[in-house]
Amino acid sequence: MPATPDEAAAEQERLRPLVDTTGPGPSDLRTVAGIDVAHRDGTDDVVAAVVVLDAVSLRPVETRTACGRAGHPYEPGFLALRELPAVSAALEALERVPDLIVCDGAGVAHPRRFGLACHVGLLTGVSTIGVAKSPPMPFEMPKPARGSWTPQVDGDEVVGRALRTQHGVQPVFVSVGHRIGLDAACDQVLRLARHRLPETTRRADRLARDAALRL
DNA sequence: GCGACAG
DNA sequence: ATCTTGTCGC
Repeated sequence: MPATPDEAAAEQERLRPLVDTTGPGPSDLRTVAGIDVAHRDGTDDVVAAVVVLDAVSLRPVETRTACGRAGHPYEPGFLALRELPAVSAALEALERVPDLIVCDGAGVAHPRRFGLACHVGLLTGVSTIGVAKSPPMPFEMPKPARGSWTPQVDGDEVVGRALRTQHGVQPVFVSVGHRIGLDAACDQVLRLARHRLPETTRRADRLARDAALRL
């Protein structure tokens, strides 16, 4: 287990070839999970929340939380260092493995093409998508219509999209985590988005937030 | 050298 | 991540 950015970078480089960034995603999509992490006031504690939704009704069918220690201050490119231990603990507590997981943060739109969503994908074997609220890199603004998007380019690679989930609202930044292609990933995000952010992340965010207050 | 940089 | 009122829109 990596404990420092240097070790984490080596881990990311080692695991990145194992990521599968193709395909239509789950063949039989019944449940979709959202993951988010909250931090407790002045402490070094992090609380991870997982909410599993019915893929059709978007009703919650199971929720879990787990806490952990952040260990290091946040450094760009190393979000997993702080959040992954609590996140994997929460995932392991699930009774049933979801068909798709939407992570709060980046997938392959990452300096070493291995953001948190990729990590969670390899750890679980489940299809994962990364949805970030702020741009991992410079981007061109998509047209205002819901569903419009622009590619996110890093060097000569397309690593994700700035995607409009609501008309005229600030786009979200979608990248592939594991076992799904970018087209299918954006379709899923749009399907889940009744507001700017997918229901999965909204629910997980709320749960992590009040778990952080009462724990 | 300085700023930028998922949360 | 987090500190925070009112305002606009569906």
